[in-house]
Amino acid sequence: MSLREIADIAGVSVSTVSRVVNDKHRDKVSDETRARILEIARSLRYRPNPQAVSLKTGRPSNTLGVLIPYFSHVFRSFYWSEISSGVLDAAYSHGVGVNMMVYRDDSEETFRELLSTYRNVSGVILLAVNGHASPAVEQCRNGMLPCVAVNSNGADPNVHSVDCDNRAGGYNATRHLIKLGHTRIAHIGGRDFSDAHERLKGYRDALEEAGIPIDERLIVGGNFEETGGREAMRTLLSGSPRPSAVFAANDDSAIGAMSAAKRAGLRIPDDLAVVGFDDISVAQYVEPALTTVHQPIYRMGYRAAEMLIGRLQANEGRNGAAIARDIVHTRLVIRESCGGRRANGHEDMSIARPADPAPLSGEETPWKSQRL
Amino acid sequence: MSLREIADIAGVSVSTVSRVVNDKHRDKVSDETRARILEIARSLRYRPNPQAVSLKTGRPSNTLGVLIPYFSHVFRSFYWSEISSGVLDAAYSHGVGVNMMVYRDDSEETFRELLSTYRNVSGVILLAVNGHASPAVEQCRNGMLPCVAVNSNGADPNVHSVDCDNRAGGYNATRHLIKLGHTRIAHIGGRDFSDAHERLKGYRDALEEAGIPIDERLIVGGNFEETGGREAMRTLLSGSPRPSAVFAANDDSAIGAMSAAKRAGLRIPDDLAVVGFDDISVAQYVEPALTTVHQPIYRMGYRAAEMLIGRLQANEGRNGAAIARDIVHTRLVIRESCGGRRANGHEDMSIARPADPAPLSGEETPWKSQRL
DNA sequence: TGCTCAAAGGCAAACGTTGTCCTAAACTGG
DNA sequence: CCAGTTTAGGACAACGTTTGCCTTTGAGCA
Repeated sequence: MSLREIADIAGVSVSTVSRVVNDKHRDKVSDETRARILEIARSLRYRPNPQAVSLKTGRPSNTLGVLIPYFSHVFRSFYWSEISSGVLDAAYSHGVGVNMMVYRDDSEETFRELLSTYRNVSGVILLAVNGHASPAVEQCRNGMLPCVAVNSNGADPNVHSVDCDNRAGGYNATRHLIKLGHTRIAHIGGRDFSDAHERLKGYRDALEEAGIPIDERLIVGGNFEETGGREAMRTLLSGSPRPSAVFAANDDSAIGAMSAAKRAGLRIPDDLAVVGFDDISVAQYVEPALTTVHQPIYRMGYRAAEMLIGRLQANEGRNGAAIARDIVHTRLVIRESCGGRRANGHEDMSIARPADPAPLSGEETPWKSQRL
Repeated sequence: MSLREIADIAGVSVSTVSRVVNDKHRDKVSDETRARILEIARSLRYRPNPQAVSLKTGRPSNTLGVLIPYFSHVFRSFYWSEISSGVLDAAYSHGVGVNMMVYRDDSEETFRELLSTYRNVSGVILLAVNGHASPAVEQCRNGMLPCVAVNSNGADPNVHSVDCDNRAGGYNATRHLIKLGHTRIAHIGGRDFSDAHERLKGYRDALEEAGIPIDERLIVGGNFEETGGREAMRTLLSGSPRPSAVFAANDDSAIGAMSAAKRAGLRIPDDLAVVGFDDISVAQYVEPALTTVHQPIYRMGYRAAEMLIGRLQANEGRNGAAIARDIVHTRLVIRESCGGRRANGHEDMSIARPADPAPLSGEETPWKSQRL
C-alpha cells in the first residue's frame, strides 16, 4: 500500500496520487481522477509511510514529546497520572502521538541527546522545569523546537507556558487559616521549584497583609513527599510555642504532617489545623478530610498539549510568535482538617474533564491525522 | 551531519562511513580509516536519521508503544503512574523511546489505526487487555507486531505476558480474614477484567478450603473506584446479617467501603475488618491504615518493557518464539484495618525499585542506542 | 490553419540510509 | 613474473515520499 501501488492500479503516476492524498494542487488533477484514486486508497487502507514523509519533508512526524524529570514527586504520583492523562487526551483528540521521555540529570548533554532528531518530535512539553537557565529550554531554543512549559511559573519569559496561580493559592490557603483565627501558622515547603516558591510567597503575603509578623522558625523545608511532611512536622512540634495551623506546600506533605501530628497526640483540626495544596484524590479520604487548594492538573496538561498543537499547526513553531501564557485558577476546597466549617460527606471532586473528545472523525481521508 | 558530510570530510564514500558507524563488516574497513571516521562522527555529533534508517530497513524505529485503554481506573490512577514509571524506566535504561497511545473503544478499526505503521513502534505493551478475543492482541498478531500483555492473567495463551498472582493474592487476603475468625466475609468486586475475576476466585477458594459456605449475597459488584466501594458497602450493610469483614478487589474500593462503613457508624476494624488489593501509596495513610495485598505494579511495568525489548533484540519478534509468562508475586501487607495485629507506625512501603539504571553509558558510539 | 493557453498529469531528483555487487591494489605462492 | 586471493573500499539501487518543472491534449481565437 504505497503510492506506487495505488498509482499502478489507478493507471496514473505516483505524483498524481500524492497530490490527491495530500489534497494539494487541487487544480492539477481532475475530479474524476481524484475520486477514483481516493476510492482505491480507501479500499486499500492506504496510510502514508511516516518515515518517508518525514525524511522527504524534513518535518518531524506528528508526535509530541513530553520531557519528564525523574523526581519521584512528579514522576510517580498523582501529579504525573493527572498531567499525563491531560496530555494524552488532548493529543488523542487531535490525532497526534505522544512520546514520553524521562531524564535523570538536566545537563546540556542529556537534552541534546533527548531532543536530537533522534527522538523525532514536533515539539515538546516540559514538565517541572526549574528557573530561567534550564538547559531544556535552552536546547529547545537552540534546536528551534517549539515547547510549552507546565508549572514553570513563567520562570523563563520566553517560553510558552501554562501555570496555575500558585501564589494566589498559597495566599488563599493561608488567609483561610487567618480567618479562622490562627496567628501561629507554619509552612512546610516543597522542593526547590518555582511552584513551591510561589506558594510560599502567597503565604507570606497573606500574613503580611493581616499584619501577622512572620516567624521564620515556622517555615520549614519539605520535599513534596509524605516523609518530608512528617519530618517537618516533628521539627515544628519540637519548637515552642508550637503552631496552631500549618499550610503545607502540597497534599503529600500535608498528609505526612497530619500523620506525625496525630502520632504526637494532637487532634486535627482541634489542636492543629492543616491545609494542603493540589487536591489529590485521597485528600478527601484521609481522616480528617483535607482542606486543600485544588489545582486542575489534568486541565493543565490538556491545555499545554492543545497549546503546543495549536502552535505547530499555525506553523509559528520556528519563528517566535507571541509568547502565550495560560494561567489556570486554583480554588480552595474546604473540608475538615481546619475545623471552622465541617464538610458534610464527601464532596464532588470532579476535575472538570472536557467532554470525551470524539474519536477521530468518520473521515473522508483516514490517513490524514493532523499534520504538525 | 549526514553520512554524506562525514564521508566528504573523511574523503571516503558513504558506504564506508555507514559500515563504520554501524560497526558492520568490520573487515571491510581498515583500522585507521575507522578511527578517522569515528573521530569525525563524534566531533560532528552525528546521529543517524531515524526516518531514513527506518525507511530503508523497513524496521520501525526503536520506540515501543504502550496501549492504554481509556478507563479512568487504569488511566488515571496510582496504577497508571506506577506502571508507566516502570515502563519508562526500563525503556530509558535501554535507550529506547516510549510512545503512549490511549484508546477509547477496542474495535478492530481502532487498533488498526493505532498500530498501523503510522505510529511506528517496534512492539507494544498492552495494558488491561481483557480476555482471549481482544482485538488488540488480534491486531498485533496480524501485524506481526511483538507484544507483551500486562495483567491479562494469561487470558490469551499465545501472547507474552507479565501478571501478578491475583488468585493467590485474593486467597491470602481472604485467608487472613478467616484466620482472624471471620466467617461472614463479603467481597466487593472490580470491573469485568480478568484480574478482578482471579481475585474473586482466590476469595472463593479460601472460603471453600475453610469449609465456609459461600453466600452469594455477600458478593457485590464494584468498579475499582471509591464510588463503587461506597455503594457496594451500603448494599452490604442493608442486608442482614451484615458481614463482619470485607475483601475488596482493590484499594480504591476498599477505601470507599471504609468510608461508607464509618459513615454508617461502624468502627473499623472492630465492627468491620477490611482488606484491599494493590497497596496504593495512600493505603498506609487512611484511617485506619489499610491491610492490603501488595501488587508490585512498578515492577510489572518494568518487567514488561524489559521482556519486550529483550524479544526485539533477540529478533524473535516476527517469528513466534516460546511464549514467556512472567508472574510476579503479591504479598499481604498487614496494617490496621483488620485488627488482630496492629502495625506500629508507618511501615516501609518501598516497592522494590531497581537501582537507578545508569544513564546511557559513557559510550564510544553515542549514536547507537539499542536498535530494536 | 496556425497559434496560444490552460488543464491534467508525468518525470525525475532528492531526502539519508543500507546492502549488494563491483574493482583496484596489494599480497600470496609457485 | 604471473595467476589467484585477499583487503579496503567505491558505485549504485533501493525504501516511499514530495515537488519543481516538463509534456501532452484539446479548446479558443485570429
